[in-house]
Amino acid sequence: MTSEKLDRRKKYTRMVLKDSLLKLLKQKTFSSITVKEICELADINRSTFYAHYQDPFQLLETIEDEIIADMRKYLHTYNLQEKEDALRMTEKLIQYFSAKHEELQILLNKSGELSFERKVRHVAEQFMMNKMTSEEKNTHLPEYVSKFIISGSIEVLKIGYLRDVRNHQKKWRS
Amino acid sequence: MTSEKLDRRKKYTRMVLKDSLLKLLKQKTFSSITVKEICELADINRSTFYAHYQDPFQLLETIEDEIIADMRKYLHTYNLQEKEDALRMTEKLIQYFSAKHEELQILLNKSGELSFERKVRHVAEQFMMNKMTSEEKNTHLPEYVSKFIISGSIEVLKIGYLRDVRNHQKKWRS
DNA sequence: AACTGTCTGTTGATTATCCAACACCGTGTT
DNA sequence: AACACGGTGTTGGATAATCAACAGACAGTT
Repeated sequence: MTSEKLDRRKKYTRMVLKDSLLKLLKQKTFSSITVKEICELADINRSTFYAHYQDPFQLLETIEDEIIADMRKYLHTYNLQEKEDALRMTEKLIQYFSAKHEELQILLNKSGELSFERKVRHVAEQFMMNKMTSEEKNTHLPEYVSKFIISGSIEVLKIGYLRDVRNHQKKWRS
Repeated sequence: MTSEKLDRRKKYTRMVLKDSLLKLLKQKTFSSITVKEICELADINRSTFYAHYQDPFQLLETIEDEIIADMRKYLHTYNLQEKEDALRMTEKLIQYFSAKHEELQILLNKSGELSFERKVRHVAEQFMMNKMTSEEKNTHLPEYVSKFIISGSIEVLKIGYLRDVRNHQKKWRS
């Protein structure tokens, strides 16, 4: 942990730049987005952009990395409990997807680059497989189940219906 | 017009400070609000506050003055048309109240100080009386009517139902 | 009365952002 | 080919905001 001491100004600048890029990604393809555009939307001077990021791609990478780190952290807190069953783990996973559906949906859909999707799948899989007993691991069944659940969640998330899923969640649990 | 050249940073700082004060006024009385509190909510250094305003009261005054100026400007554009009838003028007035109901409601209700309310009434009255013919003015009737309408609007606004009024506006016009 | 904690108003040194300007490049126009 | 246009990446000086620190005022505790 290189403890970056973050000035309020830096924090604000980076935040609005990230927000701007995400907003723009809703509307147009990544490669069509210009530095100038990002800065105008963020109301930040263009030279300030270059003080933080080399180019839009590096900004995008930063956003992705932060989401991955956040996801890892979130899931890790629930990893501590011993031997949760698959259903509860799935629930946690979907809760996270649901909470961050706005960003995740955008990032997963910016077709072309699917490295982000790979990373998400990887973290999710680690989480699901983590607490299996070694005997369970010998049968490859849990692996298939994990992959199945994760793929399903991600594809649904991409389409954008996950919010509805969350809304109906209570009903299902009865 | 002392043409204030406004740096983006100044604009942002002042904006968040104003927003913060308004948010706090929703929750507590003006005199119980501290500079520190405003700055923490705005995420602005306290010393920066003093670079812009002497104290919370001056900040409040600024907010009020800007609303008054904005209101005057808005109504002025509709003042240009000749001889609009009272009904249409009233409509414009209420439209403005409705558009700004969030701020207006807060500012009008911070009981104690009613100087702001006086200013609002004054601007509104000017607007209503402005286009009366001199014969009309001789009878004091329009004066009473204006006062009546304005008082009514303001009181309704204070209670917070004006949004509902706007929502039902279309029905009334039929 | 001494003590504690909190807000105040101000300061000086440091850092971040702004702005305007620049040369460069690629694309499209005439 | 010459040209205008718009985005790029970079610079230097001006300006604004940050942070940390300070002494003073005040209210509540012990």
